[in-house]
Amino acid sequence: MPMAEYIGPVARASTTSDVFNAVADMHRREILDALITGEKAVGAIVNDLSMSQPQVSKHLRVLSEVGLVKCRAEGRRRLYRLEPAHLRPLHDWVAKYEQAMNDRLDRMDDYLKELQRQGERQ
Amino acid sequence: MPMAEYIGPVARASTTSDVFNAVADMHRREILDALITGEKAVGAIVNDLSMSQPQVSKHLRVLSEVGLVKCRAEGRRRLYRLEPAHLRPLHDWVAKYEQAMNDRLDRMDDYLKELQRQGERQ
DNA sequence: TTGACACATGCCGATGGCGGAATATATTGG
DNA sequence: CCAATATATTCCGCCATCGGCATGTGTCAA
Repeated sequence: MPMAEYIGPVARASTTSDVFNAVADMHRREILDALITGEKAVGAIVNDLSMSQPQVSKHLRVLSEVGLVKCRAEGRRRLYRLEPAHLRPLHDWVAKYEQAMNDRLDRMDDYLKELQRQGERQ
Repeated sequence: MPMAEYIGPVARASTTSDVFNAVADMHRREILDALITGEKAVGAIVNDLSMSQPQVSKHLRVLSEVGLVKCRAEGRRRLYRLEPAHLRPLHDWVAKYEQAMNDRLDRMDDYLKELQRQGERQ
C-alpha cells in the first residue's frame, strides 16, 4: 500500500463566535445563569461562582462577542447583563427537533397526562 | 513582586459526554439535521454531507455517547437514528431564558402581533 | 474461501482554547 | 499626584479535539 501524501488540516470552522460554542462551556453557562436575575458586576460574579477574575473577564468577553451579554460602565465597575434574545439560534435549532421528540418518546408523556386528566374528573 | 509558584492546570470539566459539547460542533449538527427525516446508513450521511467516512463515524460515536443517536445493524450497514429526547438538557436550559427573553426584547414582537390582530379585525 | 463492500478504530500532526500568573488600564478618593 | 480598587489583557503551558491517513473488523456474494 502506497503511503499517501499528507495534505494537512483543512481550515476548520473557526470556533468561538457562534452561540453554540459559547454555551458549550460549563463555566460560561454558570455565568449566564448568574446573570439571569439581573445585571451584575464582574466582582459579584467572581464571588458568586468561585472562579478567578481573569477567567470571568475572558469568558465574559466570549459571551459578549456572540452578543449574549452587554456591558454598562458604572464608575470603575462594569455591569454585565443578559441579552437572552441572542439565544435564538440555539432555541430555534432545538425547536426543530421538538416535533420529532413529541412523535417518539413523549407519547408516553401524553398518555400519562391523559390518565391524570381522567383521574381529576372522577 | 515575587514570582508565584506555578500550580498547573486544574482538572477541567471533562468535556465530551455532555450534550452541549456534542452539538457545539457544526459538523455534528449537520449530521443530526441529516437524520431528522429518519434513520440513515453511514454511507448515506457521507454522501449527503460531504465529509470523509471516518470523520462521520467518529462524530457519530460522540453523538452516540451522549445518547443523541442510536444505531441498528442491518446486514453490513449501520442505520443511525435520532434520539431527540436526549436534547432535553439543552431544551430545558434554553427554556429558563425564555421568560427573560419575552420580558425584554420580544415586547416588540408582542406589539407587532397585536397590530397584526387589529389589522385582521378591520 | 476470497474479494468487495460498509463501517469502526488507531495513529499522527496541528490547532484552539482553557486556566494560571502577571501586568496593564481606568476610575475613585485623599 | 498617589494609592487602592475594579477590570481587562497578555503571556505561557498544557491538554482536548479535530481531521487526514491507514488499517482492522464484520458481512455479503459468488
